[in-house]
Order: sequence, then C-alpha cells, then structure tokens
Amino acid sequence: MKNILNILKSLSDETRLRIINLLYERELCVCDIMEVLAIPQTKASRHLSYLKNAGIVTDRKQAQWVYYSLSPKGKMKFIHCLVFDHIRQLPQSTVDLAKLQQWLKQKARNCD
Amino acid sequence: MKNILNILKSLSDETRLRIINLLYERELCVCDIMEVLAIPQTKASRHLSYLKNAGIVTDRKQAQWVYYSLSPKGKMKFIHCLVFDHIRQLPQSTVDLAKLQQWLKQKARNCD
DNA sequence: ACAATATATGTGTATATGCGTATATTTGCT
DNA sequence: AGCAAATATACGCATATACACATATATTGT
Repeated sequence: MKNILNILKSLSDETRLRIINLLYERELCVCDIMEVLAIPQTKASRHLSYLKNAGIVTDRKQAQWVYYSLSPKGKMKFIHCLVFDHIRQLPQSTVDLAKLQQWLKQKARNCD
Repeated sequence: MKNILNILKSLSDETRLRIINLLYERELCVCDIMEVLAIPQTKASRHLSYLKNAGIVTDRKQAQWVYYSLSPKGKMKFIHCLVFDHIRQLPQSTVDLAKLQQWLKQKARNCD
C-alpha cells in the first residue's frame, strides 16, 4: 500500500506532473527541465528527487549532467492513461511541450 | 490542472483508496464503510466528503442514510487501471473486500 | 590550481493535511 | 414531543509538504 501511495503522492503536485509530461517525450537533464518550465534549479532538482524516490524516474550521470528518464514504474498503464487522457489535454501541457521543442532546437544550434 | 490535481490528491490517502476500492464493488452508505474498514464514523464521513469534492463520488440521500457511489469521473480509465492493476493486487484489498461481503450478508440477515 | 557550470542538500517558514473530540443536523420511531 | 440512529462539520493539535535562500559537491576547461 505504501508503494502505490508514494507514487500517487508524487503525482499530486503540479510541478511534478509537468516534469513527467516532459519526460514522456524523452530523457532530459535538470537544466533542460528548469529552462523549459522556467523554475529555479533547486526546485527542479528537488522535485526530480521526489519522483526518483517514488521510483517513477531513474537518473543517469554523464559528465557534469544528470539525465532523468521515466522508469518502468513511470510507464505503468495508469500513469500512461493519466498523461495521455488528461495531462496532455491541458493548455499547460501544450505550452510546455512547445517550449521543450524550442529549447531543444536552440540547444542543438549552440552546439554548432 | 487544478481539477486533475484535486483528483490525484484525493487518491493520495490510504483510507480513501480503500473506500474507492469498496465503491468499485457497489454503492454503499457511510455506515457500511465505517463497519467494513473499522474506522470511526467521522473519519469515513470526512474522507467521503473529500472524494465528493474532487468529483470522484456522488451521494444520494435516502431516509436517514446517505449512499455513496462512484461518479463518472471516478470511473475514468486511469482510476480504473489504478484500482484493478494495483489496489486489487494488495492484501489489504482482499481483506477489505472479504469483510464487505461478510458485512453485507450479516446486514441482510438482520432484515429478516 | 582555479573558475565556471551542473546538480544536490540543509534550513527556516508558511501552508496544507489528517486526526480525535465534541457538537450540530436530519430522519425515523414510539 | 422526545429519543435514537445516521451523517456532517467545527476546532485544536500534530505532522507533512513546498518554497526560497544559502551552501555544498562534482566535473569540465583553462
């Protein structure tokens, strides 16, 4: 019971829902998330840490970056439904995903 | 966003998950729930009121009883998955459902 | 070695949440 | 009318949670 409760609690926060929505697109590092959602680094990091504790995301350190992605738990059917049936229908999600694409393009340009 | 957040918050509590699990069986009144879950009346009532505020359950007053049942929102696909894929797999759920059947039988006998 | 970048964590504070107790309200029964 | 049963709500308390700010750690590049 504790397990599923932790998962539900970690889904019960607007910032974390927005993060999960982004991670359903692709793996991202902390600075991607803070840029796209326009939140302070410390806030992004802490919420990612909550999601990691609940087992919803995993992290992978590469050089100075920590990349976060959905874990198998994060892809559970009920979370998948939550994201695609509900979160993705919200205006906020549309805005965030558009910003994500824009940010990724800009980042790619900077690497030229 | 607020809407789906309220729904998730109302799912983030053990007592409320146990109540929803019971309501997935059938409509129940407050005293059924307090009996089956062995919780004080005030606790059952309060948690049902949270669920009602989130739009997950509806109530129907008949004589001195208030019957609660899942609303259409409460049957949303993601909640359905949550219940059948996860909650119903827990030992607690098995115990609660068994107690429910036993209680309903006993109640029926008392009406003879 | 040092500066800059990326990330994580500790701390204090404000707010939210859950609980038990007491009490109010409604309905049925005599 | 008066009492009992079913349900809801207000209050005070304890705990949990989110936030901003400051700081610590790790890695890269010069």
